[in-house]
Amino acid sequence: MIEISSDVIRGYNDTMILFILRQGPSYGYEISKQIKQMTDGKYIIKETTLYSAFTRMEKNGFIESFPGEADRRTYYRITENGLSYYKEKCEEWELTKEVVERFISKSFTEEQNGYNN
Amino acid sequence: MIEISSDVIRGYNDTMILFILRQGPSYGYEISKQIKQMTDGKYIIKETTLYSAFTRMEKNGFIESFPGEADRRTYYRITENGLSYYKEKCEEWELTKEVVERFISKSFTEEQNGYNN
DNA sequence: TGTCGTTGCTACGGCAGTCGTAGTACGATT
DNA sequence: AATCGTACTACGACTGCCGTAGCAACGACA
Repeated sequence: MIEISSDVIRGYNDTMILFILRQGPSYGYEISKQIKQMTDGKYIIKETTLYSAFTRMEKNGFIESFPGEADRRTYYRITENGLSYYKEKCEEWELTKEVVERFISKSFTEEQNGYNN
Repeated sequence: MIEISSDVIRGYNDTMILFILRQGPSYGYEISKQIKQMTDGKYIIKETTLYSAFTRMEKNGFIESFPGEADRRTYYRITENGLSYYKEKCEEWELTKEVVERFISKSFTEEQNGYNN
């Protein structure tokens, strides 16, 4: 079973979180469930990774926290800076993808039948 | 100017090096030039990153070193284990790409004109 | 002959993000 | 009363990237 290496995802956890927060404020547990659901369980973000991302991004001004009104949760909303950052990461992703793909042999990927080498 | 984040590339430097070594033995400086050339200068691997990758991959049994016959260089060749590892990384990449893309808004990428939001 | 630029490499240490482990606390369920 | 799910926080280890520095051989150029 192939798993996603955390080295690759490193630096894109923030992007995933921001993607979800673009749809409206949310909190840790729900975001983690959404990531799991959106990836069909292929990627499950670790709790500590998630919460340390919150701290980092709040410090960087990408998100803002506020307490839930009817519950104990800490909610987060995306800021203008966070939106800009998200946008940059999207552009960066396209570039990165293009670059990495030049070093990937398509014959090894699942879509192929393996007859070409 | 958008640059490739080293966080994303982290863990794929090895893959890039192995891709080049699949074509035959090579050494540090030449590999770095090939990476630069293959990416049209979009990605330039740092010297220390490259040489520490050699050390790590040799320790892991993915590559083997041998001295050049007519020069002072240290050459590397890919091993069977290295080939397997490279293959795994290719498969992993496809999965990762698919996962990350679900969190990327296409409207922000360069191919688009920006009219859709 | 001296110096400069390129090649080819090693050593050291800092940094940042991920993640394992652990612990707390509350509410609902059994 | 105990267990499970929810909702966090704290701490510290680990890994890979990279800045800085240094060294040595070689060719070109003046």
